[in-house]
Amino acid sequence: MQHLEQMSDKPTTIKEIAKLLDISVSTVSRALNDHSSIGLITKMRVKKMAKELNYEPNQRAIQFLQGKSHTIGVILPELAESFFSAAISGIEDIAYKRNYTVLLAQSHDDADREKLLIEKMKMQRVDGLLISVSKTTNTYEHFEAFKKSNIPIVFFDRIPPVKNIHFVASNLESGTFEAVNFLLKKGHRTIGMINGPTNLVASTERKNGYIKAMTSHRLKFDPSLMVNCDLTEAGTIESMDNFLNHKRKPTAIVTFNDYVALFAIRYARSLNIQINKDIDFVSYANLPLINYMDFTPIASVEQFPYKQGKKAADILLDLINKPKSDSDAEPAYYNVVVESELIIGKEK
Amino acid sequence: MQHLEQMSDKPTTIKEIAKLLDISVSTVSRALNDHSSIGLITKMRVKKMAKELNYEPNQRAIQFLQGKSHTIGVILPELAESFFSAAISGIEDIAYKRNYTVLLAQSHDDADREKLLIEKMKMQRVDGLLISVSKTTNTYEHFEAFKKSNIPIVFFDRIPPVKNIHFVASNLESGTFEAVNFLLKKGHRTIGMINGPTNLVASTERKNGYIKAMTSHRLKFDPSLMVNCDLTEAGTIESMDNFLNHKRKPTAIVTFNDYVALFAIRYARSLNIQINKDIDFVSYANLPLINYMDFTPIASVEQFPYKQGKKAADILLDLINKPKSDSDAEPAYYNVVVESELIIGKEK
DNA sequence: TAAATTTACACAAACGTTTGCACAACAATC
DNA sequence: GATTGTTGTGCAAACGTTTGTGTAAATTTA
Repeated sequence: MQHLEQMSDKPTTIKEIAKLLDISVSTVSRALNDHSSIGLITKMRVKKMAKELNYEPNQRAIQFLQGKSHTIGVILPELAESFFSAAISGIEDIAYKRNYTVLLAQSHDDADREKLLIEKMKMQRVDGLLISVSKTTNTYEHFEAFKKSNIPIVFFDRIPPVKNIHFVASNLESGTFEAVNFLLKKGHRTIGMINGPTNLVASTERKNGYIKAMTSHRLKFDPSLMVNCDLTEAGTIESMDNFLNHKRKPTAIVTFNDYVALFAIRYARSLNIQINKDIDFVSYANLPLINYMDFTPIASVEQFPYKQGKKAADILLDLINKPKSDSDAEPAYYNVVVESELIIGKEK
Repeated sequence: MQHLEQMSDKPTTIKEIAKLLDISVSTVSRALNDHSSIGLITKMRVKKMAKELNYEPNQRAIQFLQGKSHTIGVILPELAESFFSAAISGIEDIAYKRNYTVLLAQSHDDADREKLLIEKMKMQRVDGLLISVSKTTNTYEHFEAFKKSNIPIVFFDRIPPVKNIHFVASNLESGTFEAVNFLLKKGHRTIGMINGPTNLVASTERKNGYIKAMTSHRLKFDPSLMVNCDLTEAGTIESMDNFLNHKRKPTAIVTFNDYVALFAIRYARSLNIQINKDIDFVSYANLPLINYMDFTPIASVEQFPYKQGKKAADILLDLINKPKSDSDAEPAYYNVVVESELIIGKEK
């Protein structure tokens, strides 16, 4: 049997197989899909020919036909940020496992670009959208529009202030609570916190966790031990000075993130303060390198971005594949909070 | 005019617009695409109706029809690695700018999974593929197969040992040359290098750069000043001991990467060696945090992953859009080497 | 042996869009 | 008043695949 050397041009189609075997396309299709109504001999012939011609089903055609793209859109602010790159890693892992494909884009924290991307994703007919909204996003109608088109959205980490949405987010309150609790149990009574700007939810969560831990130990919250820092090095140093000159000098300090921890520790060392001796430090994990450093916080609050990404992707795919809203008036919304957790530094 | 409340179910199609306006689909299509042969009035009517119904062209259908997906596949080993997350960021930026869409997947350095992903990408009919091959990949026929299907591939950073391919990679030789040169100019004559395993191309490049710099200063290469390290902390310490007990004790050390630098510096400090005083350190930039640390290398070789990602994407898109190989027998291959560069530590 | 059932296949429609071609209506030219 | 040209529109095919329905031939049943 000599059928033209497979021309390395256009991919083989089901039609060509049909023509070469002198059977109908439908038979070929069914044969390839092991449909019961096709004879064994025909199946074999078709499959053999398909393999010979390197046939590969055109997914685009199938997706178009079935109105399903088997693709999820993912919009993140910035892939270079380690939190998000860890998250996308988890998202892709789940998508791969569940046989979905990931369409990726970054908003660069630009609300306009984000809006455009959402539009694009809709036109691409993604089966679902996973998004961590940009910092500058302050209108939310486009999400509503997306929702109307019956494509599920799962929000992730940065959640818009809108009702009736699915989301996965971490709660820093629990981790902060644990962190402060841990310090209290170690005997500390004067615990400073270098918190972030007051307009961040993350700052509020930290504050609440702090207060909760204090009151749970029947200690009252001293507001002067919590400073709001702009997270720069200068701001950090200022905050540290504030504490060091405080009438109640903290014996432990919780810092907003690893950068702040770094600045604070460096500054403290320059003043000959013994790290984790004179003052214990606790931070929030966001940088991979921190564990390799000389003077690191004795513990840090972990947010599990990889795990969060997986969870969010799983929820989205569940939503996509759920057995069609059985006319239930009020659908249930996934509001998953991944509790943060205190990780106590490994010795050495 | 009262046409049914837009049912928030299936997206509007061109057909519905046609029916409502009682004109043909072809007219609607042309009107929306501002085809010259459609009357102004009709155009207006169509556009108005399209807007009213929130019409959005079904890209999947168009892609299918035109046999172009306007999508590039990107396969990277590990998104959580900062080199690759910086790269994907650049890739996505270019793709976005040039109106392409990014299909992302990670191989996790698993050759089998990589093969599968390539297969998937082909079935998805991506217009091009960008890939950094996994560490375990040792057969390359699947790339050939891909190539046969006329979909361009651009290899990125980790290049397979195959002829006639497009690639973008960094060359560490130039940066290493600069680094050693820099140290020589500072007066150092005994420069140690903690290199990586010999089987890595990256190790060879470093070695070559080192030798080149030495010979350019009419110094001869002392092999005992270059050790191959397994890049663990223990290995690094061993390497350091080697140097410190050497008859020619190095006054400067080049480390394979930031982790090694960290280990080496930490160990040196534990021996009360003054960093960048008794011994100058130079490393290769791969971790964002390094700049924030107390004792950092005085300089580091930068590979510009973001820039490399952009470059690779640009090349791929050029290949995709090039005016169809005008029957030229031997196509030209892009072999772009992004030279690495020495960045001298910012003061303070 | 006729009827009923099963087996194995073909036909054709459908998905949403673009595009070559045909064609009508009307205006302009000779 | 016949020809040519222009303008605006519709028809139908095409892309690759799946799938409902129709229908011969082969097999079983009565």
